[in-house]
Amino acid sequence: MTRSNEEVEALLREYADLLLITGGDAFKARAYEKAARAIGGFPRDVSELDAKGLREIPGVGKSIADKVVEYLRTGSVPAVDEARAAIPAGVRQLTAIPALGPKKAMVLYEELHIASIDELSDAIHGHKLRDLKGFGPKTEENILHGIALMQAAGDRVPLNVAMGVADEIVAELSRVTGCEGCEYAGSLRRMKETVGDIDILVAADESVPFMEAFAHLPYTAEVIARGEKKTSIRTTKGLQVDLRVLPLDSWGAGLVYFTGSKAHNIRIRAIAMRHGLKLSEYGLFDSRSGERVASRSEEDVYARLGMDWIPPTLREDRGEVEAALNGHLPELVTESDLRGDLHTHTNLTDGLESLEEMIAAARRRGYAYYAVTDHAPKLYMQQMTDEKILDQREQIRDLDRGRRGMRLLHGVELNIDVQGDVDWPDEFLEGFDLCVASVHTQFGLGRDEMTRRLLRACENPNVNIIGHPTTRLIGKRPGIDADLDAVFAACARTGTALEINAHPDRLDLSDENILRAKEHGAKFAVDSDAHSTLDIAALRYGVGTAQRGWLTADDVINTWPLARLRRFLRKEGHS
DNA sequence: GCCGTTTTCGGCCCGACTGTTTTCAGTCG
Repeated sequence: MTRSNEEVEALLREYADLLLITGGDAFKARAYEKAARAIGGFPRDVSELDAKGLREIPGVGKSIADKVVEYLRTGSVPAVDEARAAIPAGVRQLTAIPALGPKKAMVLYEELHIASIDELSDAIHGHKLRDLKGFGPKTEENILHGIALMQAAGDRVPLNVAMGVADEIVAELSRVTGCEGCEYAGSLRRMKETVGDIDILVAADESVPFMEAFAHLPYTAEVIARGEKKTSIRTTKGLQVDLRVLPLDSWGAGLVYFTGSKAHNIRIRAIAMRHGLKLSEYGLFDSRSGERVASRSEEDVYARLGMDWIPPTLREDRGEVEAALNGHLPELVTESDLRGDLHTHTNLTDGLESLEEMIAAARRRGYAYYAVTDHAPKLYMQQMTDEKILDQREQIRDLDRGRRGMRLLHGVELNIDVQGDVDWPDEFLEGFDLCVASVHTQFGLGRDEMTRRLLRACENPNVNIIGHPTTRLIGKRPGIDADLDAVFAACARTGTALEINAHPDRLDLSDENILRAKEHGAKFAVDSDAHSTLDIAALRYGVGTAQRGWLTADDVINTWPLARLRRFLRKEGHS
């Protein structure tokens, strides 16, 4: 089943949005948002809790606890149903457009009866918004831009959403009698940042039981196609999932074929042809005799083509075929190479959990070191002060003292202002073990100014990592406009690492930017940017992205032993 | 609606930026 925490979170968020759209008490809406976030990041399954247990979650009081219990028991909450009845679902969708919030959405609905993105688009092109109070030409332009951005993302879903569904389906189908292998393939296996549909492969002699089980999964909303070799469903969340069952002796060939990418497959099929072979999802065959020469495992297939096995994250036809033919594939960084996390938050700022809880979770992962980097004062809403962060440092030093195993680092996530300066002067920054510095404001700055801004941050002797360097939000906000090559070169020169922020909405730097930055000789930090203990596990998406950027462990500073990391943080050997 | 070294009311994450106004509302981080 889908995780009930996520469903409850979605319900409470929806209610909060509806309250805001209808002009309800903003503080009440915020209370629901806060509770939604707390439940979404709560490390235990809320369906196991009663009202009393729920109220122990920070931000959840009597009213919300009762609603959650009601929802878990009956699947609906009267107050939410009433709000839904008052406002068409399309109106809430409008608020997902960047630059369009609840107030403007409500005006559009009340004045023009606009209740969908398509209707809004038509109204703008028909110049219907001009006469509305608070709307002008610039607003129209911003809304259209926001819509274009959303449509560019299309029906693709974030990597973590697809992974969650795929992991569950694989677990489910692996339990079916006769299963000799089950794995997800496609862009998900290649760890692309967004996924259009999910491909699942099963190895078995008899396909019927799998097709049957698949069509009756609890979150199957619709069976799109059903056959002997392939069945397609749509989940309740609208995601298409294809299942293919193949015999065990075609497993490797099937996995290669369905993992793709298309460009990669075209390249290796051409190589097969040159060897007098033919490659399909059923195997590698001799063109003349039709005899199957390899198919059982991916390694067999690649080996018969004279190539090393290529990790799925590299299969984009970006030179991996040549490298595999020459035996020059990189030894990619893996999740188990990571010795620590260098960008994390606690509830001192916008994290959900305490310092102790975050540290305990990190310790369970077996890290050698762990950095706490809460927000700095200029992200005003977090209300950080000198005193608060120095108190936190004392706590961290106390917790670190005399402990064996994981070491604690005290850091901060600074804000890079328009000039490229950060929150504190050098003498204060020197007290931190490391500083992450990120852009959180003024995303629309011109290219030259933006470049200067980032270069100045890189040249700050106390800045060690540029956090989420382009600040993009996948499907929501484009990255900033800057001369990234100049920034990457500056990072390499000054010993400033570029972050690969593993949050699935960011994955920033992206694979292509990583490839460019590596050319400049820059180093990287794969960080979770965790705001809860659950987020710490999102590191796998950062590692996937790093692999797609061809990174080895040596490229990633948080795979290094602490002593080497500390030398890097002191910028030894850099200008 | 939640919460309380100010406990049953009265605060609540604050400030900048943008585009629209002609003094400010809406949106965002």
